[in-house]
Amino acid sequence: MFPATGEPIGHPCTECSIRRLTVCAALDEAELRELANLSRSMRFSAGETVFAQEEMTTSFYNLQEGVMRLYKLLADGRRQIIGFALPGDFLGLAASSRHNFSADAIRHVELCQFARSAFARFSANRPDLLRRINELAVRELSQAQDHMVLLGRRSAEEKVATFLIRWRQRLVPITGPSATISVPMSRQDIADYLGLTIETVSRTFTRFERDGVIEIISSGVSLKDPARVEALATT
Amino acid sequence: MFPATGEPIGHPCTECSIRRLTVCAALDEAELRELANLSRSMRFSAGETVFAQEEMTTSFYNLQEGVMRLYKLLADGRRQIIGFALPGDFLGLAASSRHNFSADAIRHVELCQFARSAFARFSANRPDLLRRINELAVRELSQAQDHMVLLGRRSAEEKVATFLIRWRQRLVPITGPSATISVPMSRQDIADYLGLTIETVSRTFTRFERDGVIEIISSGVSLKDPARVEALATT
DNA sequence: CGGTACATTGAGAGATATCAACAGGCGTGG
DNA sequence: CCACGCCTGTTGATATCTCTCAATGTACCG
Repeated sequence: MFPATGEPIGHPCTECSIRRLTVCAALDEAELRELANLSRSMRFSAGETVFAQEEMTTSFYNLQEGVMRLYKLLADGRRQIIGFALPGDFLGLAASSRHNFSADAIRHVELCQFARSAFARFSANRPDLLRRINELAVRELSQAQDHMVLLGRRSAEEKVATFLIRWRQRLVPITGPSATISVPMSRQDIADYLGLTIETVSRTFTRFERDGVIEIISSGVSLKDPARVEALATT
Repeated sequence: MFPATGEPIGHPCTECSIRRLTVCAALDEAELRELANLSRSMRFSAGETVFAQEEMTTSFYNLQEGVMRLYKLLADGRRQIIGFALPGDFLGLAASSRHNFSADAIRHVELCQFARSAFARFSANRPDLLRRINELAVRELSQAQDHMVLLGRRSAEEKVATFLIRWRQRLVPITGPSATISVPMSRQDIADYLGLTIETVSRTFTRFERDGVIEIISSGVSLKDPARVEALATT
């Protein structure tokens, strides 16, 4: 039933460094120990798929480490990335018994896996945990709504600038504030996230660099003029 | 505290015809009676705003009757409609203490209003209700994800066809299945929902009609060739 | 050193936006 | 009851942004 890569988690949940970011923030120490018994640690390397659209939802996951892309494919191969997952994100919520989207590791990833039924039993009479899951789901929904505005009503330039600003913001709880942003996803991933083509994304990055608002560095971007980027995002 | 239009609800919740669609489906009769004491009935006429982006979230709402548009505005007036609400929908979930979006009545609307704090107290120790809210939030999220694909990766023609198919599907629980679809929202609303301009929406409707796949009727559309519309939506 | 995947750059095409005019329905008021 | 004005929707002509197609450049890895 469990993938071959499953193994008992390497450290107690009470030691988990990102616990406060996760669904587990709602649990006390005794509950954490109980939950630890239901979970396994899993690792995936860059490019591997953790679960795919239309697959049965057998598990929930807490992302511990790494970055994932969450995406939907159309029959003809067009892809829309609906979000990127970072440590602390809870994956596997679905409206039906099948996944609504696929999830790949962008770089090496570590996850806590919970069997769906066991987790459901565990959460059944824990209103605090249910409220916490709710909170995370509503936060996701809110991000999705912001992204709809971006996709439907913003120009390419605004899309890229907004992406940079929001991505930087999302990294703050993980890596702290910084003008240098790690951008682990490819140009194609960014394009599929923003509803653009890879060429338009590339051109826009280049233009921003030529205008002196960013500097493109290996695997990331440095904001030379954060205020200008914010202005481009707000317009 | 309550808006002037508030009034005790006119019928007992146990008689509510759309209860099974709402958050209340998780409650038994005693709970329904208790909840009824926390709620007020509100009415709004076409064009009125029930709550606006950035306003404090003081209430939750169950939509009883009518259709609403949920939207976000950019500073320069561009608008993205993030969804339409139908009877049974639960409104007011927010990631912060302020609304993420605005909500207008498209036509005459009736709502059950609950004060946020009273509802929170009521739900606090009711895992069934919390799970039900979760279920509705996850369903919303799933719809939002589908809509992101539409906004980011579909052509104008696909967008309009997909809109018709999905809107018809959403009306099924309310009005039953039919090839004639009530379209209470304006062309501008549809455009702002699909990330298009009103002219493009109008032209696409006209083209569909000229091609014999739909017929435009007053306040709605009749699908003359539903299979063709589905094909246009799927492509 | 060569291959492969990813990214950049350029030229041209095309889908949708923009700008503008017109039509139809509906309520209001003369 | 009819005329007018307003609002919404439709249609046309043109502009423009982004896509498409193609070539080139670059970094990493065997």
